[in-house]
Amino acid sequence: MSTKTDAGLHLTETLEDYLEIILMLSLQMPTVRVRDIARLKGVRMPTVTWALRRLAEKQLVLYAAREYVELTARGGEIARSVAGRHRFLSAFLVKILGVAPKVAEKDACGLEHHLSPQTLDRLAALVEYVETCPEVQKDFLTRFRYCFTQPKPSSAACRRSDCRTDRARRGEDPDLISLGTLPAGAQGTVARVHVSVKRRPMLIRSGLLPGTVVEKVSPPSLRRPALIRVDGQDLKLTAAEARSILVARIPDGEEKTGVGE
Amino acid sequence: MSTKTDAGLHLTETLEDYLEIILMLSLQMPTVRVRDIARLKGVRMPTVTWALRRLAEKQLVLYAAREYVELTARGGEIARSVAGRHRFLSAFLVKILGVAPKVAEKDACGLEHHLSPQTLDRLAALVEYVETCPEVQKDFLTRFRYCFTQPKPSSAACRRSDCRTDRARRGEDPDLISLGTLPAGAQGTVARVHVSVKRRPMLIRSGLLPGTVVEKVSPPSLRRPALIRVDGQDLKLTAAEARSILVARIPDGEEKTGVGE
DNA sequence: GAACACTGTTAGAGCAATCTAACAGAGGTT
DNA sequence: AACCTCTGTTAGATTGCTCTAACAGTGTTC
Repeated sequence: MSTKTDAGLHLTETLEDYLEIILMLSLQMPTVRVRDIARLKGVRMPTVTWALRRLAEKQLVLYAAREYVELTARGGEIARSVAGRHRFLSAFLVKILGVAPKVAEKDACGLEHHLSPQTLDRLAALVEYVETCPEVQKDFLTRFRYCFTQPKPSSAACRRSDCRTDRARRGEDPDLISLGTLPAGAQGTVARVHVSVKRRPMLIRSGLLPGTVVEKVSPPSLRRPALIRVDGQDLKLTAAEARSILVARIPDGEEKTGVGE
Repeated sequence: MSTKTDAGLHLTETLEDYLEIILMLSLQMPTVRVRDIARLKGVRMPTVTWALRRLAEKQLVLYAAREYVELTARGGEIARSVAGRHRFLSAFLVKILGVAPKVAEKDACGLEHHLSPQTLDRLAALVEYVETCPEVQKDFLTRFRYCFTQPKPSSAACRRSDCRTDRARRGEDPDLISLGTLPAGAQGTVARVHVSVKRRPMLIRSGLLPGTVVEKVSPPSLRRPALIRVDGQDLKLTAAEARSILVARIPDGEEKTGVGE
């Protein structure tokens, strides 16, 4: 069904948004009015008029000036698919990742237009997996929250725990070492940023994401911070921070630039 | 550092892309040329000239007509942050979700501009968690791949397995029932779309994502498909499909529309 | 040193999406 | 009936990003 008319249909993000909004309104009220669309989208009415004419041209809505708006079959299909992605993403962010609902809502708006069907499928699979498979489900999320919501990383519980992060911090993991003990000149890929919940976002934003290739430039000395090279630029870390960041060491002679070809 | 100049700096996605590209090129070659930027971005040279002037105005690149391009400190900071998000996202999609590298690369381009710092932090935390915590790590990803890469959902292994999905299909889970046995008129939220890998994306795209509220309209009969209402529209499912979709039943009297307020 | 090839800029156009200002119906008040 | 308010449209301007066409340097080659 609906194979022929799809041909030259390149829908912009904006127009997809309008479709989604029209669907949501049509489920909430008997008739969809320009006023409401404008309010929900945060634009002025003439902008909505403009959008409706574009959508009508593409046969996605039934629209005649001063009449009520209705989605066509094809328009409804697209709208439902966008709305579904939105709802799913928002739920994923809140329920799995633990993002604040308001932030999640906003992010979902931005992300929903950029997920390929394959990625969406795999992400849905992940959610199904953690929610229905017993061997992970029993405390997957609980543990996740526990590990990443503690204000202080090195609580007593961690100190004697069997968690790989904690073993690594005690020097017991052969593959993972802290940035503090990585020798100058050596490289590693970030595995765990084990600092306080407050500091995390700052470091994350400077590029210390899992998988990032970093190079130890110089160790922290008496009152000088450690220098770490990330993406060709030096970053300063306190001794405590360096100790709390775990990396998988890359053997010398396999240096990477951190940028794909 | 860099607090004052940020004030009125609203960088568009496009300009962020240019910064990222300039960074990547500057790590690969001694001097960055307009030609290369244009090729990598897939646009014509005059477009690059235009972008460079915008970026120079905002003090993010050093650029004089016909000279080589260089990132300023601030420009480099932004570029590294975007590139970091990109690399991380792409790795997440490929290594955790198992998305095809080419698709992941493309999706990462679209997603990288829409992640709030909080979401990025939480997503990074998830990756750190599944990669460094032993109780999940030992076969979290292996099992995930196993459950969601089997061409046929009801393999022999599944039939006697302890997986919640399989127990539910055998009617042994009190909270999860299949769409096949959900009575007409009742509602549920999708928990698991347990069909072949090939069919999944199709159903996912029609809105059968985990968490979606569905209503059973009519059961499948002799040669008529089951009717399921999703987002206010009816969807047809074969009897086999209906049996393979598991939902958490919503008690009557708590009906939901599937759309947020 | 004249011709050619390559890189990059200027000029001018076009599309998507937004805005403001002004106008046009439709309904209810007085 | 005249007026007011609310909703929606038309007209015209603006911004961001892209294009093509034409022009301008900078070498290389014969």
